[in-house]
Amino acid sequence: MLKTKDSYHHGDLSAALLKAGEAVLAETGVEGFSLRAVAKRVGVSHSAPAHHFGDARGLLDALATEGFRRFLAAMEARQAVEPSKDPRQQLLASGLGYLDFAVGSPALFRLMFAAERSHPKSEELTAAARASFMHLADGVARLRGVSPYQAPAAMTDVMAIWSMVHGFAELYVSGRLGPLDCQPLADRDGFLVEILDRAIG
Amino acid sequence: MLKTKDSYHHGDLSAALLKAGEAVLAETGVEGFSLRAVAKRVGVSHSAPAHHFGDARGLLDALATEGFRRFLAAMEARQAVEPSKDPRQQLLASGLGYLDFAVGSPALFRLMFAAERSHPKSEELTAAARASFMHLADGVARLRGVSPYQAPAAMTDVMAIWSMVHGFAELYVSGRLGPLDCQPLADRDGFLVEILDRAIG
DNA sequence: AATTTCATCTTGACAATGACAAGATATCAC
DNA sequence: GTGATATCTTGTCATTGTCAAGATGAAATT
Repeated sequence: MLKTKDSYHHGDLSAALLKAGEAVLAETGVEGFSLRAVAKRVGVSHSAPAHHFGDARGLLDALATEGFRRFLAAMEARQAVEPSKDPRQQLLASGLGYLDFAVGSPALFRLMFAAERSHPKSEELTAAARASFMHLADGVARLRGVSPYQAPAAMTDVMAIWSMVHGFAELYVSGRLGPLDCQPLADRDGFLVEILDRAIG
Repeated sequence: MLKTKDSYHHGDLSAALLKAGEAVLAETGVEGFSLRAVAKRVGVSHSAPAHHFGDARGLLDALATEGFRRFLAAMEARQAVEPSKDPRQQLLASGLGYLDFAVGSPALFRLMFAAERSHPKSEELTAAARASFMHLADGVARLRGVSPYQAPAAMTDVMAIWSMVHGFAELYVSGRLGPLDCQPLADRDGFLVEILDRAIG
């Protein structure tokens, strides 16, 4: 197995397409994304991707799905290196991981949150996205001592925190905060902690 | 002038294309947006739009530009009907206008903030976007009594508020808050005021 | 071991799209 | 009234997504 070249059967085309797809996405953005460009990059015929991902939406959904998994991993990674195990510090750390991912994979980040929750969405995508959000809800649950699903006040916390970190990530990634060349942003992480503190209340 | 039909020269094609373009955008989203579909809707040839907006990016930029103007108008409209002239209430009102626009024109809202601030951006687009942000900065200036451009603490306020309202609008519009079917969201405006209050600090 | 079966990948085709060039038509300047 | 210009159309080409049919190689069956 795992023939990577010169073989009629690629051996691991699915993974290769995902990797190439992410590269194309990062380089051209979702608007310049092309199935044929991905296929060409892997060195495979133009319609090979269809057998693995169906149509273009299928490959993008798969990318978004993997994105959500790495998204969750990024939050957990930040929490792992956070020395304090205090729920509040851990929650802030996961926010920093949120931002890490957005900054590290801006195009993928946009794709994930633009992936229309429309009709025939992938089941895996839904699950992966849900898992990411659950992680945030869990963090608030540990902080407040109640499940957000049973305490509206805690759910308000969840949404406030989520809105804050997501909004900042979106604006930061889209470069709209740049022209302000503002002083508080010199320390990006410190600034996020500052405003997340407000959101937590 | 203003011949709307049966004339070789449309008379007001530019405006008609913008109107149709917004309709197509709202119906199909930016990924399904097509210059030819816009032209067909107006009843002109497939390459008529090029003479007014250059390429597809030009029409989308024009739509985003007009979007930012209406965006600003939506914020001002909410402030106008806000009985209190207290700076804090006015700032909250502009946040509600922000959300009004996002909910009323979700596809346009996404387009505006996805419009890559990349290389050859339209001058008008930059100006319109900038005017929207300035309005927010002005609101904070009135509240704090200092220009955010001179007081880092006030700039932090601007970014915190902006991140909060933008994040909430994005998540709300993309429908990701829906599955939570959470209680606090029953009163959408009230909820936004609640979390914006936290952002202001 | 030979044959069948099946997943995998390729080739070829078609319609839709963005972009461009060249031409047609109406409005405007003089 | 005549030419100049802005506006719009037609025709064309390369690219793209999608589908259908065929080619290839691996695995399963006998």
